[in-house]
Amino acid sequence: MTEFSGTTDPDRILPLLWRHRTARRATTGRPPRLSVDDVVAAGIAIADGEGLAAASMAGVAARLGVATMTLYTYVPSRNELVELMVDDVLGGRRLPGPGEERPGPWRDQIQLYADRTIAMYRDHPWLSQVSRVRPPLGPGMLRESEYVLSTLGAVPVERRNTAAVTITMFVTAAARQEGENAQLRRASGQSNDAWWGQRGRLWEEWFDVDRYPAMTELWNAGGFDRGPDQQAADAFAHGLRLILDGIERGPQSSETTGLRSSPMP
Amino acid sequence: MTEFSGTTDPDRILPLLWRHRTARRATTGRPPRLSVDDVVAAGIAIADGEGLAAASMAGVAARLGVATMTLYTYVPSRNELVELMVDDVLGGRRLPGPGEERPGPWRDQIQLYADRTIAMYRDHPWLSQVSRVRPPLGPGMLRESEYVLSTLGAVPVERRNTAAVTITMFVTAAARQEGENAQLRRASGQSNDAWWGQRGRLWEEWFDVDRYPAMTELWNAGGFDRGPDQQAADAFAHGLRLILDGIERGPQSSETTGLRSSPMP
DNA sequence: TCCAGTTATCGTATGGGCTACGGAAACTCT
DNA sequence: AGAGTTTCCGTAGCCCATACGATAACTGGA
Repeated sequence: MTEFSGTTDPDRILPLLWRHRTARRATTGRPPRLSVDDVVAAGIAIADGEGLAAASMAGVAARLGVATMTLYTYVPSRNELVELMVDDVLGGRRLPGPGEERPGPWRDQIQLYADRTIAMYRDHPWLSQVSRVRPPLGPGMLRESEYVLSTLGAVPVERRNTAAVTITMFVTAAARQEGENAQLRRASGQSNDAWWGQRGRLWEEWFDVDRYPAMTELWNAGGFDRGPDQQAADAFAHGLRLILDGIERGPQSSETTGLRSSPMP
Repeated sequence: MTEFSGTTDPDRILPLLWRHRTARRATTGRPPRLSVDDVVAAGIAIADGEGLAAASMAGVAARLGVATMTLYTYVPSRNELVELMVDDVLGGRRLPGPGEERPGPWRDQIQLYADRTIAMYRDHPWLSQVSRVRPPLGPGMLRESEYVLSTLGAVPVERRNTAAVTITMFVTAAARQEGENAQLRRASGQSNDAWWGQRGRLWEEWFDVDRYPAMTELWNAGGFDRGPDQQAADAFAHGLRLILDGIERGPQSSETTGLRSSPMP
């Protein structure tokens, strides 16, 4: 299930996200053994390998060879640690910034964003366990916003943000699913298809054909022959194309027909 | 963050989901004080009011006036309890089954699905904390699949499942966001807009205009004047319309142009 | 040299979570 | 009444985050 970073104090987390030295760099006092980056990197490494739950304060401290409570010198709480991990990984996509080389066509630029985002969730499946509303407002997160918006320069400015949010929402949803899949695959040692296969009894024992005619029809037509992973991949490619088509096309003259429903062809 | 129901034994959870009496109803032995439905209902009530974390085994037991360990007579573990809660709530949308009355136009039928799903996540925000890949294969879940598929009878059967999964993916993503919002609003006692407002210092202190030209341009054009909640609502309405338009239109003759990227109008 | 000031380190304790285990309680049937 | 069966639940073990306070390690100045 998903962890919710509880309330985090902006005055504490923002300087951390941007790695702002706490005013004057301390020249006095006992010198630190670690840095915030060390802690964040250790957290990511553990979460990547053993899951987010294993990246407990005790777990991270053990990997760094310090006592648990030592971490609280670097990070106010585990919530903040996770936020820092997330922003770090978001930035790890290295989406091209202004002036950096990128594909020419805007659709290819979006595809780059989608590909890297899905790869990110596949490499760091624990991301799916962290909510992304009220996200960490760090450099990694802002880089994403900037990149997606920068691909949409041809969209009229009054529609641009809606387009960006729509794309982000859809891509993120697909990527999170991919991450959840990777997560479950690893945690259960069982592929998605194996999981469904194990539940084959369902159809024989509890599935009532009369109660589910549409599913039955599709089943008989072979509509479920492609496994759930391929179905999800198909749906993502299809949906993204429809959204990009619609954005490219712009508002139709028959815009109001969206309210009246017409019979399908 | 999101909880992941770990591995659950299908031979245990499937009969529970479908409320299958364990073979002959026991006529001997000490009579039970509760039923599975009691436990599930108590879990949902607590999660609705105080969040999923509060629906711990101890919490649920306390509400029912029994000892913690008593619950394990009814439910194999907390994972299974959460799965049962989810399927129950999924079914609570009461999406029309075969033969039951429903709106005529297929787009209105989809809209009904979307509206009820978003309402469900708003009423039960903890749903957002439970992964929905490898979902509980109970009556609530199957009712959703059946309904969505049944609205798409006019789509050729070989494209029907892709369309259904695309719609479900998009609607679910939006609904989950809504749920996460409700969750955070309640947990932090702070609206989304207040949260962003509290982080206004970000823009003054760390936001570098040269590094984020596209965001800056949009900001100056008033593109962020609508708050994040409205932006999300706009994006959902817009995205769903584009997807339904695309499904209704079917594959275009110029289908391959989707591969070549054209400059935007 | 030594001490005050400052910062980092970390041991202990509290309070929460899930659940394995095994014994006690409550019922039916013989 | 006793055997069999099922439910109930107290205890204990092991995990988690983190508040608190003591101690260690360093700098700069007397």
